[in-house]
Amino acid sequence: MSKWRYAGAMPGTRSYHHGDLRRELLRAAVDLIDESSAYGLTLRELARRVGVSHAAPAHHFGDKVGLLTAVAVEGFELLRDELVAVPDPASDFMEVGVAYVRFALRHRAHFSVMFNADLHHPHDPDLLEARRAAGEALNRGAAAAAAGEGSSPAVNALAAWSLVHGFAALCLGGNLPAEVEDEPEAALRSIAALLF
Amino acid sequence: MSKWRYAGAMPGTRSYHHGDLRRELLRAAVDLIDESSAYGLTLRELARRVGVSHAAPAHHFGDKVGLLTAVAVEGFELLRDELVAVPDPASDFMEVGVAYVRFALRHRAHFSVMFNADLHHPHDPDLLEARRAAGEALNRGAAAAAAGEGSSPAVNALAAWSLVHGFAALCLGGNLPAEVEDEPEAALRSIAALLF
DNA sequence: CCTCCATCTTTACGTTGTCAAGATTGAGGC
DNA sequence: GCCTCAATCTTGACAACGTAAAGATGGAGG
Repeated sequence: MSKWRYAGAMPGTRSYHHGDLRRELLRAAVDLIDESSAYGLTLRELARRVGVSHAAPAHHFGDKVGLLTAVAVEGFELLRDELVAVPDPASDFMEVGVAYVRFALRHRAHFSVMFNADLHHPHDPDLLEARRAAGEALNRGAAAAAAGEGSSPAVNALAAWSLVHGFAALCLGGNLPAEVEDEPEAALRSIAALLF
Repeated sequence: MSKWRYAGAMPGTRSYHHGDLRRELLRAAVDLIDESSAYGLTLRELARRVGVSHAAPAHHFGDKVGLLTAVAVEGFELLRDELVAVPDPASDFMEVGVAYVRFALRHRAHFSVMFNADLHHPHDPDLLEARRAAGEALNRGAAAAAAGEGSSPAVNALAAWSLVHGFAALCLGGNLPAEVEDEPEAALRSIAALLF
């Protein structure tokens, strides 16, 4: 039996080797971003939370930006999972848009890092691949469903993405009136109905 | 004749009192954000650029966040100016959306700070007023012009704002294909035509 | 059992934001 | 014309941060 604990296993038992530090750092980083923001995130505070030395995070992520890049990658993977879970995207693309906004509102820490280019290494291969896969899941059916049959699929998809992304960003930024922010999903369905 | 120089006046002559430091700090701050990002902005580097002591900015803006708040206020005022310059918004709302996106692309430093709630004091009265005025200019005609006459003006305006804001945000984030980012205005007109 | 190396710690350094105290000077009252 | 005042800017100091280098630890494979 190994002495070093996995996440949550053998509480109280701590050894030199943590066992699953990378995953736990990512989890704690998301918590910290939720509590303040990506700007307020601090590698030393993060290390304090997890109970390791202040230089431990740098070993796993190289950099503060590297940590945020990993958060963004995780976010794109989560987004992709939620988008592909939508039953019948081609004939009911509205639900894909709803899933997109729901993801943004439920994972605001991830979302804010994912779409802030200044917060991660822009050419990181993992990031590029995760973003590509999420974009593929989003476009799965987006091209087919849109207002005008006369417009090209690419234009339809871009319009749909812009609409749901803009709504999510404005909502997260606190720029929308209270009645919209109270029931964002209903408001989204109203405006999406104008497009689809 | 006063010895202390206004911005650009009497080059080489520097006295204790700068004369127009606040404005010059704002200008240099926007330059710095353009060169790197709001994250990369540093009060000390800003002071170095302008040629004052490292604590001078804090005297005018109180805080680093206060400086960014002032940048956001200036941005909302600029945005409002560009929106009200659109000739006939009620009958040609598409041009208001184009002006919105054009502002975002031409003033990306301002834009990124304006819509990042973590970057400024959210309850600053100047910020609230400037944002309200800009929103008023945006809604001027947005309610009237939209796809379905059966939908409410508020829904129309929200849809239009979401579309143009989402497009601008995605474009600035580098999330769109190259052909779109090369000619953003043409792409915007294509997707906006689906809504208006 | 012994060595290797990934993992984590320790130490150190330069930079930053912020505060408090001091210096400078234009402006207004006498 | 002088003198005080308050706004403006500087200086000095301090804790916290990111990052790099070097050292300690211990599981894994031979």
